[in-house]
Amino acid sequence: MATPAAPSQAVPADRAVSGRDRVHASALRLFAEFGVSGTSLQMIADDMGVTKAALYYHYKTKDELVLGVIRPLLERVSRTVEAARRLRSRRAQVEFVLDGLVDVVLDARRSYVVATSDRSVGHLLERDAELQQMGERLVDLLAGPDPTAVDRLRTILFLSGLTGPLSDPECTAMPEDEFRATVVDTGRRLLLVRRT
Amino acid sequence: MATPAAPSQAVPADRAVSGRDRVHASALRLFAEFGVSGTSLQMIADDMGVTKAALYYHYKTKDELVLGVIRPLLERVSRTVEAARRLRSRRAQVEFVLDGLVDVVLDARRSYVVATSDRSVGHLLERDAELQQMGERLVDLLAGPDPTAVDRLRTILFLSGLTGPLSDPECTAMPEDEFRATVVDTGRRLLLVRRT
DNA sequence: GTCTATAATGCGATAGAC
DNA sequence: GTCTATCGCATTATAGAC
Repeated sequence: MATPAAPSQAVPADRAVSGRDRVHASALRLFAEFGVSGTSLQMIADDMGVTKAALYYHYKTKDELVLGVIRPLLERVSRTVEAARRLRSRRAQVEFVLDGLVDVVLDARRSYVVATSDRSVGHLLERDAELQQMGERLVDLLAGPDPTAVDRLRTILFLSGLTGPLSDPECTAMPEDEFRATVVDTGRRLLLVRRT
Repeated sequence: MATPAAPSQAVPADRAVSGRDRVHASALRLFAEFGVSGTSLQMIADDMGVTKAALYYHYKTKDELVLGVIRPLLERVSRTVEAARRLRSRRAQVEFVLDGLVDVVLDARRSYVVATSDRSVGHLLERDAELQQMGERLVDLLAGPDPTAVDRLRTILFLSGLTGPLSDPECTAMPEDEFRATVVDTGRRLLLVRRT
């Protein structure tokens, strides 16, 4: 979207990783451990083995760097929600989003934790209507049509609750299949509740 | 525990609030909004209408201030868990802790969010074995005896998930009774699952 | 219990060479 | 794409007066 003439937005996997990708990797690791405000550009530069000034070639400000790290996750979730919208039954929609969400979460656990629970990211998103909407649409789809406050509470509890297991050593040590199955099952239990 | 000759550790409610309590109130509000690392002593001082130096009369370092703000919550949760331990059935224990937890969470929402989701607090607790144990015991009791990784995942998802609704405007606008009932019901749904 | 003043360090950000 | 060097400012923390 901003990278000029790049063949793909995602990590090339084949060609050598771009400088930006290396910045993302270091920044994300540190953001997840120390929080965005607790991570200085110096720490990121040291982690990459370059100087602070080199970061400014890739991003004009720290805020843009943070958004650059978080945006791919939000866009991926957004695409999953859009695809789910085209399914007929609510049940199928929820299952589709749950599966997609676990995918995202499993190979981008750090971004998920940072994006959903860091206060600095929260404030940045408040100033970007488009990115904020992506999160809202996820909640709206999972909460169902004409959601009550109770539906919304269960949905938000589930989504924010994902960050706990992602940071817990015993949970991250689980076999991936078991982790996936448990999360999806828990999601069903919370989201597919018969209305009273 | 540290305050000399103070009649009570909790807020007096009758006598004028102590200086420490005023520090806690300002700090907590700002920690919840900007995160611990995103909150400077200057911001806290400005919020209280005093100078930065005045804070150092109450706490020697920022780290001690943070722990001073968080400790009352952890001790309260710890007492609830201890009381629950003396009940016979698992069902009664879980119900007791759920009720107590919602109490704590409702009148100290900000501390709960800060204590459970701020990375700076996480690192501080890592260096205080006693405080860290309080959190672990809560997880242990709710996860049940000889918990599987699945039990633990559900428990942690629930506990960390509470922070979402606490920060969501629509959820906090719910009548307290409804909020309480929904959280307790969700907790039952996640924690009292028949083993397979 | 709060103030002014200040020390020492780290921060985000910029300029210009290579 | 990365470097050195630097600017201006905010940060935690201390010393000493009131």
